[in-house]
Amino acid sequence: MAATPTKPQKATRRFDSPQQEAYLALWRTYDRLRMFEDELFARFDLTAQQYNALRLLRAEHPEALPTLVLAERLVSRAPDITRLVDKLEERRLITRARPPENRRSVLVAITEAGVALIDEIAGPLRACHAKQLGHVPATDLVKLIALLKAARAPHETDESVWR
Amino acid sequence: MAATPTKPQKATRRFDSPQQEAYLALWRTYDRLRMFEDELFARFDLTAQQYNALRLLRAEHPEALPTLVLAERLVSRAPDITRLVDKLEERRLITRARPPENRRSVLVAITEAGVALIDEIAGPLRACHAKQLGHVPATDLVKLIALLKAARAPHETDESVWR
DNA sequence: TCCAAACAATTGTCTGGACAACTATTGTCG
DNA sequence: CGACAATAGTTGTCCAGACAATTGTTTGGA
Repeated sequence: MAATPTKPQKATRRFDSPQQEAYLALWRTYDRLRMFEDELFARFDLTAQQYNALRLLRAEHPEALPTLVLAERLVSRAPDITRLVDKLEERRLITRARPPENRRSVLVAITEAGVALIDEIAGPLRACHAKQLGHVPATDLVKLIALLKAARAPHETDESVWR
Repeated sequence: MAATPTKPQKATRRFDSPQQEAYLALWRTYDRLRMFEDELFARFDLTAQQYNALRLLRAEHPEALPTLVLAERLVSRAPDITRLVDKLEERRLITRARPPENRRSVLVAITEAGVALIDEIAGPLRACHAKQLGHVPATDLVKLIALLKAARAPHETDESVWR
């Protein structure tokens, strides 16, 4: 179909739909804020995803989690969970064990060194979050959190897992 | 410092701060919604970032953009803009040219084949956005977009560039 | 005019993310 | 009890993202 010749398209509508605009805004905002976290974690030789794994294991400490349970609790999908765990194990931040009663699974637990690292990061991380979002009023943060939750809700397979 | 022994920490507070909660919600939501786009673009052998480059070039069509100008308009930072452009050029979706009057820069423009591909994707992409965010009421989308903009505002170097 | 600084992009290299194929272990059903 | 399916991770391989170092080009002085 040809464009109406008498009335040229309004020069480059920026977005095709409100949904596209929202998604791009989400992506852009994530990308901008991520810079701060990436820089922080890099100082500790970690990726954000690695930190998150440690954080989840810390919450279980001193208990352990099966590898794939850990994987599905991570913020971002992790098909390479094995190698993520490999790296943390090499650095002795976590341990792996095959329980004799079910040798299929591998239980992962955070070590004392891992806990110590998390604790060391806690302060700088709070500072980082303040730089990221400290300018947003608390009430707006609450609204944002709620809107984001509603946005992803239909795409969470099990609402109880990632909260 | 030891924890108060008489009153153990409330078993695992999930987030250290509202800012952390908001950031993780942002990350999680981005990750969930991204799946849909990734799957769509993969059907056309594109990444989301490549599509975005094409989309921006389409908006300039038939004009061209210097490589680094394109790079900074992309949603996500692209230190590897050269190779991104390489791949699109190989597929004849864009062209590159060194203008004789300033041989430092490289001007990138979308080809007719590129425009055709974008147009082919338009329909399925709208469907994808509907799957992603179709369940969110329009008024909430507007609020979400505004909150996200406010969240990243201090971290945009030049507000006019990414809109 | 010639050299240094600034600019624009490219290249080398390493690491992480994604997907599929594979191995090992356990459960189950004829 | 023996084969097959299901479960839980691991490995191979490829590609994208990140960062630093480098090349080629232009400009602005000394």
